[in-house]
Amino acid sequence: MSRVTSADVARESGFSRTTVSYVLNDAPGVSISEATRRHVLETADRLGYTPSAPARALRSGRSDVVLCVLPDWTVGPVIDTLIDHLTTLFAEHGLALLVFNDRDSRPLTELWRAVTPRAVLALGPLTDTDAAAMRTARIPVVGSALDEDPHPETFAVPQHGIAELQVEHLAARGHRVLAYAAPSDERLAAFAERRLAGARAACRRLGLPEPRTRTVELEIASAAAAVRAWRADDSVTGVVAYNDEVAFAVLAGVRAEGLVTPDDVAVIGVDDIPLARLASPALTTVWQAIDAQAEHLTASVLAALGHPVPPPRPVGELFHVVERAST
Amino acid sequence: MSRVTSADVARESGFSRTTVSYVLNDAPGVSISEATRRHVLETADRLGYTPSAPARALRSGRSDVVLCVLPDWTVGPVIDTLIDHLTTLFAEHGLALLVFNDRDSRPLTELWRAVTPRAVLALGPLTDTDAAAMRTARIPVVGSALDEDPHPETFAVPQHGIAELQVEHLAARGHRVLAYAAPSDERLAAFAERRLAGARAACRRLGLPEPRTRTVELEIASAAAAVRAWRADDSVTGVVAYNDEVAFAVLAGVRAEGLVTPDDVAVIGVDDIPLARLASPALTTVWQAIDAQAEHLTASVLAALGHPVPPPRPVGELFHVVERAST
DNA sequence: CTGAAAGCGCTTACAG
DNA sequence: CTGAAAGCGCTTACAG
Repeated sequence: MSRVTSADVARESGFSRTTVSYVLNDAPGVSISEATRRHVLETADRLGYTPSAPARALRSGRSDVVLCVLPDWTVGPVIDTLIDHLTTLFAEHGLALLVFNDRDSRPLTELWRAVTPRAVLALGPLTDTDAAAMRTARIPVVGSALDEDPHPETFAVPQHGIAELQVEHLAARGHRVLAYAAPSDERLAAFAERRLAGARAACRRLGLPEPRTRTVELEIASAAAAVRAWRADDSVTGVVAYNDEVAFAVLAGVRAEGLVTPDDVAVIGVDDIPLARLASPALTTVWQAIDAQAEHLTASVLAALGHPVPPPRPVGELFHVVERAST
Repeated sequence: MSRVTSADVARESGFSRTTVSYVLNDAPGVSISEATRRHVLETADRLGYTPSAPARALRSGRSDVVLCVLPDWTVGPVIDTLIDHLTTLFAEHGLALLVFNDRDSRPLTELWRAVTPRAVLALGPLTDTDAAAMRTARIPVVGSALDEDPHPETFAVPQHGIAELQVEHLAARGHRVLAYAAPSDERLAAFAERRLAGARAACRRLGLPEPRTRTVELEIASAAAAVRAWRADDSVTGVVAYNDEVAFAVLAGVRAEGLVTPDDVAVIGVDDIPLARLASPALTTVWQAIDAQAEHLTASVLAALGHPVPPPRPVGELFHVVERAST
């Protein structure tokens, strides 16, 4: 009672394995009589035939899986949404997106060897070893949205642009002395750095003093301390938060200090998570066009695979401020 | 310049493919001279040899991948944590966990056929078709934590127990008239139902009136309307929220109605998401032992694969209340 | 300790 | 339109 193979279908239907294969794969350039086709299909169905993926992969030298390697960061709702979009988009091209959470504990190498993906979409940095090994195995690797020097076809979200938007928003509201609330999670450092750089640049451009930067943990005490310091030393009135979670902490810190948002301290986040509108007060934040990001990422991978990809529609708006009560 | 095969290693090292294979796989019960072993290994390394997973899978009839099918629910931080634990645990057994976001749009069938996983861990319900097909393909499927009638070895989180804990907590605080804030997301309905049933049972047991149930969207207006109705019709003083997100909405609704938490309305959530402690006021919630859940799920899969699994350590505490200011 | 050979399931030139 | 055959890369009895 072992697995049903195409040979079984051939035997059972009375045709050759060649014919069966032609029918099953809708082989181009081969004409099969309708009766034959139907008979084969019916037999395959009746037998419960399932093609063997490994055999197929061995034969063709390729699988239909795109491996998405998730870096070690806290996976937030934004990434979830991104993956969702990616899965759908790849599916439209007959490719299945598989997600792997990269952690130090387990070697990525073994995994992608076991899966032999058609391509790898690395949303975070890869080990040099892994990258080299993939190159050797001739698996196209499309870099993260963080790459400083992306392949020409890779799409990178301009992290600095996000922070610039935040600064501009606060400046337009009349805030002159700004603070930057950085995340404490080291895994976010790479992103935070780039965003902070964007904030700095925007301040410079707008003639504002350098933003006061402090790491804010997701705890009231930490946030309160930061708020206290910002107010005492520099009379900060606007806080640019790394993301909505950090912004929530800052809001809590402001409250804890007996201050009021936005009157005493305005706060702006990034991501527009579902809870943002439920914050007290409702959180102003930067919305990101995740779908567009997904589209470009997908296009990059397809291009790397040599698919004829229609040029992705112009990027257009990648993010914009969602104004709420916190600024 | 195609791929390096074990045959290449054999040719290059001057040994037979058999010997090479023995060395490369540390074949048990075969002794190879140290010199030979070293030479083969060195050659493989020098050539950059990578075993072909499809060939291996075809040969052995099995892959080293466990496919985790994520249902259509909003993936929250809790699931992320769970997957993280699962990935690590499976890795310890030489299995790679791959996550697939199930969506209506794309057939699961094609995917697991392409991956030929050793086992499937379905965190949500599967189509009958898929389930049947997997059975035919002899891929063990371990059911979700939601199964009403799980396999004996499957571990199910008692959803109702979570709500019971919530009700007990509020009752202990003197609340008599409780409300249940259900999520609006239909994909959560299955969970919500079970939790609501638990809340009902607990109320009955404690001699409290049936909890007033309302669906609360993640918007202030919706939550405010619910709070208004609860207060007006039934003078509800305690709200059991489906999860922390819904609890955030209720908190916002209470504020919007000019009421105060916990004096006018107490609120308790589920999950203890990072933002819970940053709510205004800090949210009382139910913490879940995700690691224990992951352990049991992993053990279920390994058992289904016939691995000699040590009996999982006793479940112990699966969840407990984290007391904060909202109750 | 090592080699020659079979076979996992599939697809695809190559002949009919 | 269909069949016999080769070969993708690997592992493992089976003989030496």
